[in-house]
Amino acid sequence: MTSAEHSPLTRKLSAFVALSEGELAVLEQLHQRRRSFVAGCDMVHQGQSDQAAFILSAGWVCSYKLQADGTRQIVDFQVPGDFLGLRSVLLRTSDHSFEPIVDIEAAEVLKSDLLDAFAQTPRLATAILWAASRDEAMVVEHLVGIGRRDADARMAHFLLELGSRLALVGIGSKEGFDCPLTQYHLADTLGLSAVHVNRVLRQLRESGLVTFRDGHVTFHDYDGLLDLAEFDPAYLDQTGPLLK
Amino acid sequence: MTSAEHSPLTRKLSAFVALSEGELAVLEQLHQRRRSFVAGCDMVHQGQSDQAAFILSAGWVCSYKLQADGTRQIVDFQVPGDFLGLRSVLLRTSDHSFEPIVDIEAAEVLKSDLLDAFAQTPRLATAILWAASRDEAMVVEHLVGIGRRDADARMAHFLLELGSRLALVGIGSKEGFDCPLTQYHLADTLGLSAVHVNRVLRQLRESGLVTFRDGHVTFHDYDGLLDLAEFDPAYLDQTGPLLK
DNA sequence: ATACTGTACTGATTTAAAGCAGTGTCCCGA
DNA sequence: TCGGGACACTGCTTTAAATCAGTACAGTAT
Repeated sequence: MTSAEHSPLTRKLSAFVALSEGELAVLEQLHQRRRSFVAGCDMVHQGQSDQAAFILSAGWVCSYKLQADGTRQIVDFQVPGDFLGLRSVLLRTSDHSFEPIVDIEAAEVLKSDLLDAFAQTPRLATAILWAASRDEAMVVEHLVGIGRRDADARMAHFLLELGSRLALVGIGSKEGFDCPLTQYHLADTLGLSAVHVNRVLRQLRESGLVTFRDGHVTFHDYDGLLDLAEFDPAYLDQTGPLLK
Repeated sequence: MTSAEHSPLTRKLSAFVALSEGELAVLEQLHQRRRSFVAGCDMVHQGQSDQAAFILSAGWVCSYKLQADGTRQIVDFQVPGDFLGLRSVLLRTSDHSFEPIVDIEAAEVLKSDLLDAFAQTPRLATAILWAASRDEAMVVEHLVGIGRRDADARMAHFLLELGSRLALVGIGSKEGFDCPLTQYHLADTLGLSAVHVNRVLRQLRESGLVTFRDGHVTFHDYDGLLDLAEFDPAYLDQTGPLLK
């Protein structure tokens, strides 16, 4: 079985721990309950409780919070290989909503499946918790970005981060990646207005750094972009000490 | 033993689960290794690894990230009863720094102590993970605030949240609370300049909502503030479904 | 007594981003 | 083939917050 035949999650985890045959088998087991969801229709709604978790195998999802005044803040994106709603299964009611950005394929993971898998293979549990911890680090980084970076740097950082995440599951590279997001998604993510997003994108394009167009992101000057965003390419793919 | 004699952490957890004598004993065990730290001197530094966790018993700590350009973003505060560095003990190197705001008292918790305690009393483990999950929800809320609220609402929300957290451990109320933070701390937290923080505080004071002065926060019009901040007092103290 | 440092505070000016009011262009469905 | 509707894009105006350049006032060290 080559790496390309594995699920994106397997591929991602394998980048950090060498998983045994047994562990791989348990991981494949978790992908039993296949589900599809259509774009734009919330999978989980703010305040809902007792939700299952999902492993996303194809498509993109965003998790967001809605405010009383109607504005929304996108907190995070899930791309293939990411867990979705892991926290709400382990601990409490969901405190945000999940919306598929395109039609998606996911595997439903029940609480019991997950706990069984964890009990059988502690190393797998560690790897999954490691991935969850990485996701949290991204939320924190996102917070720092919104609080302390200007619009250009925020956009650059976001596109670079997305590129790194996608590269990890084999659907992106330093050249660019396919991206189904609209400029409105970017606005809700970065805390900008859609109009300003458009201007920022134009500016990045005109300075020859990156192009966001027709559902595709193209990096023209990767190093220049790293520089503008003060993006540390290491922060996403460092191996946790417990996995060594 | 009355509630007042317990540690702030015990007090906080007791607000959500009724803990048995045995569980309380295990919890007190965790407070063995007492440590003190002086204000202003980092306890844990960005990038450091294999850190112990701490339970804060007196004083305030902030966790922050430093940027290359010297600006910093405070991600979260820890007040008495809060865990500090829980993630870094369970999973990986610390991705941010911890600075005591005043001289503090804390109990050091080694990884092994924590795992033993978890193994002995699963309900306690759940309660602690519940608290951790609540902290994460606050980081997300913080993200939403910075992205989508204006300076006044951000400040109001922050002060209300802090008030709720402190009320939970008995050192704050709807009247107000003692607060050792400077206006620079507020600036670094809310993603504003110190100058603007000052103006926002003046504005809130002049509209008769809240006063921040001489190390004390006084709520003059709690409901008015709730309204301005669109603060939902429920979001911090809802009991997780697993604890029912 | 004097200077120094940290914190709080202020007015004037500039700048980044929002808001407003549109246009252009696909694509899809009647 | 003729609308709609989504999305991308633009110029102009306004506003929120940053920045600059200070003052005021404690507490403490010299």
